[in-house]
Amino acid sequence: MTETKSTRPYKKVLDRLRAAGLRPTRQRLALAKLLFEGGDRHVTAEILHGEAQAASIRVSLATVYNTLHQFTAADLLREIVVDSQRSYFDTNMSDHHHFFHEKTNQLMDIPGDEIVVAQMPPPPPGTVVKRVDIVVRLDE
Amino acid sequence: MTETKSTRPYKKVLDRLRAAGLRPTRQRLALAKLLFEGGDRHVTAEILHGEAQAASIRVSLATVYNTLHQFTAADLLREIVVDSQRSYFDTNMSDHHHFFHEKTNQLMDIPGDEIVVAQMPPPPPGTVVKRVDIVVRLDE
DNA sequence: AAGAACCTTTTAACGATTCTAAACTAACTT
DNA sequence: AAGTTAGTTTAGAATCGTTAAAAGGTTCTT
Repeated sequence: MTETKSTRPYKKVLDRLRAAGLRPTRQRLALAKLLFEGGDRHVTAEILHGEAQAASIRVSLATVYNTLHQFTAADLLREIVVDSQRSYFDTNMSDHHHFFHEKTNQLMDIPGDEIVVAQMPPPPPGTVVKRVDIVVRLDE
Repeated sequence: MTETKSTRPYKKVLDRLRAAGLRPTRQRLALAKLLFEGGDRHVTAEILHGEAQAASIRVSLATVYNTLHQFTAADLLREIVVDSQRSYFDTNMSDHHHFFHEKTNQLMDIPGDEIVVAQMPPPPPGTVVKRVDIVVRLDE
């Protein structure tokens, strides 16, 4: 049962990459493991790179950036815009929103069912709503 | 009536600066004029700097940045986070939200009364909601 | 008009991100 | 298994938006 985890530690993550059409390279596997086996996470490229180093995974920062973007394009991650100076990536792909504590740079998920948008204007002609992002900015 | 505009073109803007406790310098007056006399606007530092140049106002980019931040601190402007690589400033200080067209980098206001958030979770203990930002991302 | 406080400018620096070109590697072919 | 090829990674340089420091200029108060 947990056999899958111990005897084939990369199986799950490998399947995800294959399913996304991404070649399962050493570094993609390692980063995917860090990202997807720790529950819902919010990371910046710097943070993930730091974690990789800490885990003795040799990966360049450029590859971390590439990988985050490829994963995002493959719908394995979602980019969150809360800070105009830094990009955060979220492993939680379900419908949800965010609390953002500006002093501490902490991001927290708000489950989709805890925010209800009752009314919304139609998108301008010729456009389509891609996503609605709600950021509740916290203070104190 | 429109006399105010033609005979004392800086009167309105001057009063706003004074009210905010900002010295009405040449460049602040000029930038304020560009910002506040064109209806609701969304600008980046680059854009505003470009407009100033086009209007033959000699202002350095650093001053544009300083001014945008000072105006924001003085509640004459509001910073909007829609792009993790660029800061936008909004002259519309009323309660409202935004459409953001990612291909064209176009920002459009959504009046506050056109979006209704019916339900929202309480902020985590020890924090207070500073603002709720809703960005409707458009495509196509 | 003088002094003090404040503002603007230039230039250098910064952090985050992307680019480049070369080295590498996974996957396919034989 | 070796060779080929296309895709990937790398280090380092380059770029972008933004901020900082230092020097000089402006505005306000008197």
